[in-house]
Amino acid sequence: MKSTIKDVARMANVSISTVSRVLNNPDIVAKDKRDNILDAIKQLNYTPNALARGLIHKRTQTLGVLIPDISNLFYAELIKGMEDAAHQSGNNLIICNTDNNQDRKNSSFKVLSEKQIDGIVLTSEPVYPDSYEMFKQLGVPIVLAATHSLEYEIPSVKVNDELAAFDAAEYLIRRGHRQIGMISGSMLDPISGLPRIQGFLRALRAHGIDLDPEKCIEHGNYHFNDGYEAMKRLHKKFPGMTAVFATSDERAIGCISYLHENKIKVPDDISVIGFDNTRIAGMSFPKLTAVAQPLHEMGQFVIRKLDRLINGESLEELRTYMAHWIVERETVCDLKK
Amino acid sequence: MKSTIKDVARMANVSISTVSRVLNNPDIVAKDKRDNILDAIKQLNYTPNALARGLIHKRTQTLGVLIPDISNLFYAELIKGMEDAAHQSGNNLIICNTDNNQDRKNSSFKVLSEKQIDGIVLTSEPVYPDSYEMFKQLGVPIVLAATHSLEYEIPSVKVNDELAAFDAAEYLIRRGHRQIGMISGSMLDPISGLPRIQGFLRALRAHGIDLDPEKCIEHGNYHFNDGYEAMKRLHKKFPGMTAVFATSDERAIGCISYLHENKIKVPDDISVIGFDNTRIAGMSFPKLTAVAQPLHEMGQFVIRKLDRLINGESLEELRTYMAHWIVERETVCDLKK
DNA sequence: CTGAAAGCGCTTACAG
DNA sequence: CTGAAAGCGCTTACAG
Repeated sequence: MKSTIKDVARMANVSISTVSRVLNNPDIVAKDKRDNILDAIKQLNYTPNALARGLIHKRTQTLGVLIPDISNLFYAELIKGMEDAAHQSGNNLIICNTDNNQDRKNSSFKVLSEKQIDGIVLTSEPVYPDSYEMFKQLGVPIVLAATHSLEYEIPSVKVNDELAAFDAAEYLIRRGHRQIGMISGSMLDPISGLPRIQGFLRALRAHGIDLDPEKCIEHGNYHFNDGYEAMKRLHKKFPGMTAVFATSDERAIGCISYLHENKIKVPDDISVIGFDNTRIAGMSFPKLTAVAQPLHEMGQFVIRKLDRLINGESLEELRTYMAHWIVERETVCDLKK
Repeated sequence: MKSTIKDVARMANVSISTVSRVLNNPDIVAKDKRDNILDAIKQLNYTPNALARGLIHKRTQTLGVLIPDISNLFYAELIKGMEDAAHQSGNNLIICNTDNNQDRKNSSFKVLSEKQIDGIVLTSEPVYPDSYEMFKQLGVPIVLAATHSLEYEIPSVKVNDELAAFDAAEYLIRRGHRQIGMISGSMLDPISGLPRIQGFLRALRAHGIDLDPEKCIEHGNYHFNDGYEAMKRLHKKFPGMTAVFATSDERAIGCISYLHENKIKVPDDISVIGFDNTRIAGMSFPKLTAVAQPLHEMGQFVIRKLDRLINGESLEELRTYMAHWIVERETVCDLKK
């Protein structure tokens, strides 16, 4: 059985108040008693019960994290950053995989609320009015990771997706490409779908490239296969293409796989640029050039922001947009005339 | 502010005992009161405080998981399985990233103990005598994932590494290869190092292949770069090699990367087989043939086993060895004479 | 400097 | 069927 503060008090011949004091404010108790108590603690292998403490302090040092899919490298790297920062600030993370399933999301919210977590981080999803209601009822600080809300005043940390896409497209253009395709998420996705498409199209316009969005953009999900299939469709409808911007690393690698299979050389025939720069970007063949998001840092920043909120400190900024950059590897080359 | 059982009792004009009853044993309270209480609960958006409950029941429905590196796909997929099973059994997971750092491991143990988790899962590491002492002091059930202990009676779930390596090697041999190299972890790693080497060598012996371990085995860490570097060394010291067994997918892909760079064709010049069959195996070029571990199922099984232990149920078996298999893709071919 | 008491939000015998 | 009381393991004024 786990020993309690009573056991320690008994062994050290003091009241539990005194034991509690050496735990929380040691200097205030007489040295001899303190030493006895410390001794008893050691002997009994006593460790304070965080439930009892939490009940009193209304603080559990536990944070909830809602994630669509932990087995996705993007989230795995993000979580790693969160874990590191949480550990530094003495917090633990309860990670709830939601599988993008509303029921599971609701039940996670409920349990996290019951467990009296001090704060919560939501990833990727847009904030709809009804989720906003849930947040308010939770009654704890919340911060958004890899998403944001323009309608509500919710702290967030992400990259500027429109700009990142703009930069990716412009990078290709600077390398001489004009017939540029895009493999993107859904237009209906207001976070990482539409903004990236807008950034892409803005870059084309800025450089006087007149391409029909219907022709140069294909949509698909985030995974390898989605990239593969999207590239198949794109290649059919846009044969003149010399470069393609795929808005996730996996998609980009799926797209390269299609090109390999069809004996189309990367980057000689078609250049490819990805998005995220997760670890797999460095493992593909050829190695993927990609727009990088600082995933680990984003994760850390999110937790620091949340911690500040929990401690009642103010935020320097509500919505943080972290810098992205381009990691040049081997899948983009200058367009040969 | 969050409402408590008192608020509900006040609003419904009953004692808190009665409120507690409708929460835990609704049939026992009179219908009219019950309805009133249910109403009050809804209106106040009341949700019971799990800390208070945990204090009484000595059960938190929270499990601790110690993981060396969540950003590693192997663990990410394993955790996904754990999360799914935990959700099914009404548990939450507190995941502690240990970075293979002893201090961080110790502090995680301490916090998990304070938070009164109901059970804990340890991944990958061998169980040393002093860690065993820590386990006992924790006083909660523990199960090992992707590792096991032959010295101690600790439940575990993993694959049979020796046999899996044997099968991998034999698979290559059946395809006509005899000059087979291995890229392995350390001999000093009793879990996924030595046993795999033993399995590999046993297969060679079984088929009358006489190869000097010093010559055909190279060691390195788990990552892409380690695989790359190990392959460089291996290729130098074992030029006749026609196939190589790399004991992680990342290593295998790093090794393929080295071969690409040196214009050595995979699989025509050298066949490669990996280990784990994480999602990246299907994304490499060529697609990686690999020994598969049922990571998701392992994760689920670990949690189910832990849950059973927590509920005082008995286990059918202490050490579970799950079946592995080989996923044939594109990196192994028959040896041409 | 230290102890007794109240209280955090619940559950569960014990009476009635 | 229901309420008052004790108790889970702590912390924190309040006295002394």
